[in-house]
Amino acid sequence: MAFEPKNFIEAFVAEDIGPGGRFEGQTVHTRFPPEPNGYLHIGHCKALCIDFGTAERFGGITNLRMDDTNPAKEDTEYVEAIQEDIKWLGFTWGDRFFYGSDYFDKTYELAVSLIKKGLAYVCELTPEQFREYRGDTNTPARSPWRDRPIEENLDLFERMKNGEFPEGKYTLRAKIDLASGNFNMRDPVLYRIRYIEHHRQGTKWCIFPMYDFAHPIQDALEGITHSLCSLEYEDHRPLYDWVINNVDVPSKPRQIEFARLGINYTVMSKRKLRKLVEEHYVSGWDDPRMPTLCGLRRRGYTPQSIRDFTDRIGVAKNPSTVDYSLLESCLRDDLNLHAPRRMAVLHPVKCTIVNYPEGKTETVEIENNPNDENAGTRAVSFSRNLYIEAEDFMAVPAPKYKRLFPDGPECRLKGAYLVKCVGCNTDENGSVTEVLLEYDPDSRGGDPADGRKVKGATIHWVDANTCVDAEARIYDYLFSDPEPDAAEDFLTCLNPDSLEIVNGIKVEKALADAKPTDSFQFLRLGYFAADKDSTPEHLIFNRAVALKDSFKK
RNA sequence: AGCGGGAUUGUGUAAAGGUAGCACAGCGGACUCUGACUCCGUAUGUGAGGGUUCGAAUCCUUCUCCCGCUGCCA
Repeated sequence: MAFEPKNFIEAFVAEDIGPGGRFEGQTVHTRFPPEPNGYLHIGHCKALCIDFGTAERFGGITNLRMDDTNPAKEDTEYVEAIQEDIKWLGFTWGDRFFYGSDYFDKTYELAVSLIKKGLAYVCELTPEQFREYRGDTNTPARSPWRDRPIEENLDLFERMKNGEFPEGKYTLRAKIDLASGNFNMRDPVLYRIRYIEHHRQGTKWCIFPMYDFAHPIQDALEGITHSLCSLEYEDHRPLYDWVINNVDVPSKPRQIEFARLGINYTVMSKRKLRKLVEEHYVSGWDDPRMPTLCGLRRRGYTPQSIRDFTDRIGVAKNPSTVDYSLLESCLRDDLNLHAPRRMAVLHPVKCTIVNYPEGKTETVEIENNPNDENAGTRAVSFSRNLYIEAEDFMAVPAPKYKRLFPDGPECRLKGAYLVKCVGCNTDENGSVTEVLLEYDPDSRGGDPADGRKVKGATIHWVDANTCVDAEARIYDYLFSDPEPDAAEDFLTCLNPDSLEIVNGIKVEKALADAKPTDSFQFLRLGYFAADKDSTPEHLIFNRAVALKDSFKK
């Protein structure tokens, strides 16, 4: 059977390894090259899934490589976080874990070879002059040092490496084309001087290769066949190819670009996310409102849901902004299949079953997940005094309302009994303080003895005698503006209602066993994840996704 | 401005000259021990003009609009 490419990248790759292709018969080899200067977010996930996913589809392999050529921004803290997040998503790199900085010796050697070929030179323009000399669209750049003799270049470059010059004094530049319409080709800088301690190399180096020089070399050295990256590198492809073609490396990888991910109501810029963290607009990189993987994890997103998401958004070159609702839908799909069900009431209202014996307590068995017969059941205590969700009762019913109201339809208390509302008590302000129910003793387990049809809805409840008080943290979008990234100042788009803390919620006792990051589904309330801060006495929940429809008027 | 990309319904994404499909979102309904899920139904699309062709989202042409780059960042 023929291979069916899922997207244009797979089509290219298939062609490349096919008969007469650039990599005919070779194993597909990709790489995921995060810069360890921040936490991975959902946008990286797209690249991650494309890099690992494409290789997987062709039975190939993927390297994980820390792209750490700029010591100014990188830190070891991030290296571990990145690995942990990738593992969490379920991708493996075996022993193929690398640092770009591990190739500094080789990269230096190749730079020297370029000088020897007359294809690179040491330039002593100051950064200001450099900008000035760059020219514009009609004017070619000027570069007074490009004809420096090779011997002098070799000497200067070595002395740059030896730390004889201050930062910014010299750069190594490629000799390509000062008149190119593509400014990346106007003798781009290959090496710059930086006296900053590198997180892995320490002070061994004071010159560091630029991305444009280092990346193609790293790819080639690792035998990468397909170097997949986002659209903003399209302009750099000629330079990528130039490096590959002019330096002695064992292979010639192909760079293919795709559109990066945008999601509405979401900021994806690492710089901006860092600002949110550092200026305490959020509690940290793992704040549940953050689009980081660790944030999404705390918010209850499952690895499967995120991978499903990256699968469903597809791959193309059209700059796109995906609806957040698609991500939510992916989560719902996964949780609906796998998440255990529990009962909780966010806005409890007392509820008394008037014909149920006082002081009596019984236990009902309720299935943990109707979609999963292996999920088992749990025992939930039941008595005369319950709490139900305030919105499950209306003194005066709205049209089509099929929950509890005086003289309303028979409703089912989930897993317990059929009940009818016989009235309510109110306080002096007229708000409901207690809902009065009458139950049918012959309907234990929720099934009426005579098999009659239940007209009303199924109501969730907790036993007032055994339930646990908890606090709920309910997270909404961090931004109220669908496109905060487009705003002049994205902070003005922060949603003041993004975090709601609800005290005094009542949850069934079984929830006290919740482990951090466990995800649950709650009847009619939505999906929650147990937060990492949760304790049995003081549960905290994140609502990941509200159920799609609550009752509409 | 130059260089490089892009334009298919509200949002993404398919359709390599032959019925414009899928998913999410929307709307209407059925079902349900979650007003969820599921199921059924429904509206909305090829940026504009010209050309080639029996036939064009697809090929040619003119135009329009959008995005990225123009760091000693990646």
